[in-house]
Amino acid sequence: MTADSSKNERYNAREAETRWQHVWDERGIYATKNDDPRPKYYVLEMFPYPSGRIHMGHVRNYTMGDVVARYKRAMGNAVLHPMGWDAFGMPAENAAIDRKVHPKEWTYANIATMKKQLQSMGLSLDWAREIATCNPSYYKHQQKMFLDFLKAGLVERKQSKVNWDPVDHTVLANEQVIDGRGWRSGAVVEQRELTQWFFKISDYSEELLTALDTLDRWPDKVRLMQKNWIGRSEGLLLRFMLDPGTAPNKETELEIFTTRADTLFGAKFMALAPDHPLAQAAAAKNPKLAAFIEQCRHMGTSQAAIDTAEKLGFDTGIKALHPFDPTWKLPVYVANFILMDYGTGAIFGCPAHDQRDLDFVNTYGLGNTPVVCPPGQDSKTFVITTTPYDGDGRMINSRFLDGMTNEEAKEAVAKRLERETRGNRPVAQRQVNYRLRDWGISRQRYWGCPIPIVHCNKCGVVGVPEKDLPVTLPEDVNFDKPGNPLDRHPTWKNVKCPKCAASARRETDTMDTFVDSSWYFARFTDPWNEKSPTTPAAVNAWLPVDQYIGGIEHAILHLLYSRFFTRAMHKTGHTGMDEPFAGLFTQGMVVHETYRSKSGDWVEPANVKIDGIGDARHATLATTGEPLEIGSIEKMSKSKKNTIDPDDIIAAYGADTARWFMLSDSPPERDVIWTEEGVQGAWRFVQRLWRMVGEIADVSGPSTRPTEFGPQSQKVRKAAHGALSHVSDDIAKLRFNRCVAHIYEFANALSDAIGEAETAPAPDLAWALRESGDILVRLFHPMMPHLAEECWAALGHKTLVATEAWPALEPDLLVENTITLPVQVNGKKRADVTVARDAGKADIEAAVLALDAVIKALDGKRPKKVIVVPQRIVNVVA
RNA sequence: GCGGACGUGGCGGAAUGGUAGACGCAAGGGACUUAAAAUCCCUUGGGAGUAAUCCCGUCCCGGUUCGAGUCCGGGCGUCCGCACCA
Repeated sequence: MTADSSKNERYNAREAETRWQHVWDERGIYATKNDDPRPKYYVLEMFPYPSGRIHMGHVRNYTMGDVVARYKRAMGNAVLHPMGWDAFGMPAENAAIDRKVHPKEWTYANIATMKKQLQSMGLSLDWAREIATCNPSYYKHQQKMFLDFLKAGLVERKQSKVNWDPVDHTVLANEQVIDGRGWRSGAVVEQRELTQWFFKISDYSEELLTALDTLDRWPDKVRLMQKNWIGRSEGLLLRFMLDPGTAPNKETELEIFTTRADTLFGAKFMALAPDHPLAQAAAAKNPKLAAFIEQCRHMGTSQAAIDTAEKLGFDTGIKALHPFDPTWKLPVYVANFILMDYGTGAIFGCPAHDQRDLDFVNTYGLGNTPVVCPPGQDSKTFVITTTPYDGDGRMINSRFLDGMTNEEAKEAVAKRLERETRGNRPVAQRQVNYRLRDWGISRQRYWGCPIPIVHCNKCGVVGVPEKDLPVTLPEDVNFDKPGNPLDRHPTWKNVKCPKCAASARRETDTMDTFVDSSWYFARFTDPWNEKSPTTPAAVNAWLPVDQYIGGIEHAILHLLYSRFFTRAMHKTGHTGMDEPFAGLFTQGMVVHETYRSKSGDWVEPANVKIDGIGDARHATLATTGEPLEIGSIEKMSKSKKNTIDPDDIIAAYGADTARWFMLSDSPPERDVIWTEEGVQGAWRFVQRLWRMVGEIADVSGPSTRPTEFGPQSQKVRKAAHGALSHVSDDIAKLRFNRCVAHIYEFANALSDAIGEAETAPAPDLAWALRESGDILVRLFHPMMPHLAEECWAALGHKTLVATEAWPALEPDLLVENTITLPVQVNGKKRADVTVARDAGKADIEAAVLALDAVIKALDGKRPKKVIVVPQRIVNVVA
C-alpha cells in the first residue's frame, strides 16, 4: 500500500475543532430532553468556582466526565450532562477589596471567560441548563428550602465560635488565619461567640453512617473517611461527685463522657473545656484561671490548630471523687485541648493509655499508672514513659477489674455504675456519641445567599414570607471597610416585621457556599421551574447522579453535606430519594515540576530550558542561561508559578491533544504530572491517527461483508475487537489510562496491517481494514471528539460520530484455540507450554514434565507437586 | 495531633495472589533528506556470558503461600483532608 494519499496533509486541529463545535451546536445534539424515553444516565462533574480562568485540573475533571457522557450516549442512554457555576464565595469579595471591582461584576466576567474556555474543550454539555448559584433565580429556591427546613425542625440557632480579627473587626475564615494571626492585619486572632444558624445534620449521624454501606459505587477510602468523620463511638456518660469544699458554687457533680471506662483506675486528673460552665464558674472567683481561659481564646478555631497547640492546663483547685473510691480525689483542670462541642466538654484523663493525656501529665508532673497490660508483657515490669499503650490487653492495678480483658472491664464498669443511682438518675449511662457536629451555615459576608429571616423585637425570629422571596443582595455596597457590607448598609436591613409590621431588622448573615453546592445537582434536572426548587417528575427520574466526578478534597464536607441536604429535601418534599450520588469517582490533581532561581524566585515553566537526563538533568533560564534549581513536583498553583494555561495548550495543539494527554499518563485517581514531552507525544498520536485514517479511506472495500477472512484479515479483526472489548470495559470502569494504552496497541496493530497490505488488498482484507478504521474512530471519539468527527467524515460517513452507536462486539474473535501458559519451577519462570484451549490438567501436566527446561531443573528427581491454574500458569514444585 | 492515601526501569505507569515492567515518554542506533523538521525501523531494568542461558531486582525489615508488587505485622518517606477556601 502506498503512503501517497490525498489526505496526507497535517491535521489542523484549531480549524477543525471550532468547525465541529459549531456543527454540534447548530444541531443541538447535546441538549437533553426530560421526556426522552431511553434509559437515563446522569453524569456530573463538580461545578467550578468562577475564579477567573479554567486550570488544568478542570480540563482533567471535565474531560473524564465528557468521556463517560459520550460513551453512555453511544450505548443508547439519554444522558444528562450539565454545567454551572459555584458562584458565591470569598474570592469575589477579596477582588472587591483588592481591585475595587464589584463581586457580581467580577463573578460574571469570570463566568463569561471560563464558559468560553470550557466550550473550546469540546465538552458535550447541555448549556441550556446552565445555572449560577449567585443568580436570584437559583438562590430564591434555596431560601425557600431554608424556610421549609426551619419548619421541619432541621434548622436551629445556637452559639458558636468564630475567628475574630480584633484589628480589622471582622470574622476570619480558617484559611485566613496564618499561624494564629489575621492574614491582612497580622493581629493575633481571638475566638468569639456568635449566635449562628445551624442545619441539624447531627440528627442524621446514624443514618448517614449506615447508609454508607449502600454506596457500593463509591471509593472505599471516601466511605472510610466519612465513617471516621461521623465518628460513632459507644461509651459511658459518667457522673463524678465533687469534693464539696472545693466546688466554686456548691456544684455537686461533674458529668463526663468516656469510651475508655476500663481505664478508670488509671485516672490521674479531670479536664474541662475552657467554655465548660464549671470552668466559667471557677474563673469568676479566680482571676488567674480567667486569664488562662482568656489565653485559650487566642487560638484559632480549626481542629488542627487546637490539636497541634501545646497541651496546656490550669488547676482549678476543684477535686472530683473517684466513682469507685470516694477517698480518691482527682484534681480538676481546665485544658486547652478539651472541646465543649464533643461529649459533655469534660473528661477524666488516663495518661498511660492516651497520648494527649500523657503529654499533659508529663507537663504537670501528675504521673501515670498503667492499667491495661499488652499481651506478652510482664505486668510487674510494664511501665509507660513517653508512649501510651492504646491497644487491648489484661487489666492490672485496677482492683476488682484485675485479670479481665479491657473489653470485659468496660462492661463490668458500665454494669456496676448504671445500677447505682444518685438523685433520680443512674451514676452512669451507656451512650452512643458522634464526632459529627451540626453544620454552621452563617457567614458574616456579603457575597452569599441571604438567610431569609427577619429579627423582630416583639416576634423574635420570623421567616420571610414566600411571596417576598427572593431576599436579594443590595448592589450598592462598598468594601472600603472590613466587615460585612450588609451589616453596615444604610437601608437594606431595615424592614417591617412580616408578622406584626413593626420595625425590624433583616438577618445580615449569608449562607455557607456549601449550601449552594448541596443541591445544584437536583436543580439541573429542571432549572426552568420558577415556582419551586425541583419538579418531582424530573428530579425523581434523573437522580441519583449515576456518575459524579470531582476532586478528593471534597471527600468529606461537600459530599456529606449533599447527602444530608438530599435527605432534608426528601423530608420537605423536594426530592424522593435520600442519596444524591450513586457512583462517585475522585480524580487526582494535575501537578508540575517547580523551578527556582538563585535569588529564590519561582520561574514559570515557559521560561525554563531543561537539558540532560536522570540525575544529570539541569535547568536554566531560557533567556539568560542563568542556572535554576529544579524543585519538587507540586500541585499547580499561582504562588509557585508552575501553572500551564489550558488556553495556551489548546491554541498550540488543540483541545483533543490536551484531553488525550490528561487521560493518558496516570491512573485517573492519582496525580498526573504535566510535561511538555507528554503533550507532544499526544500531539504526534493525533497526527498519526489522522494519517492512518487517511490511508484506510483510500482503501476501497466491498460493500457487503465477506463470508471468509484470510489470516491477515483475521489478525487485524482480532486486534480491532480485542481493543473494542478492552476499551469498553476500561471506560465503564473509568480506567482511562488503560483505555488509552489499548487504543495505542490497536493503532500499532492496525498500522502494521496497513504496512503489510498490498496496494490493492484483497476484498476481505480491504473490508477488515475499513471495519477497523470505523471501530478505531468510534473508540477514540469519547476522548478526542473533534478528531473523531474529522476522521469519520474522511472515512466517507455522512453522520456525526457523536451520535453514532458504540461498535458491536463479535465475541468469537476474542477466543483463541490454543493458549500459551508460563511454566514455573518452584515459583520461578523456566519455560512456556502451548496447549489446546480446553486441555485437561493431566494433559497439561504431561506436556510440562516433558519440557527440556523442566527436566533439567528437576535433575532426575520426581516433582513433589504440579499446580495447574487453568488459563493462567503451571508451577512445578521440586 | 487526628483521619485517609500513595511508594514498581532514566520518567509516567501496566500487572483477578500466577510470565514484573503492557502502553507512552525520554535516550541510543539506523533509513529517508542537500540539510533540518516530520515520518518509519531497531535497541533500551541491573549484572555475568561469544551464545544458549543464569543471577539480582517492585521503599526497608519480618511473616503467610506451591507462588507476594499484590495479603498480614512493624518501620521509613511523600501527599491530601480536618468543619468559615472552594
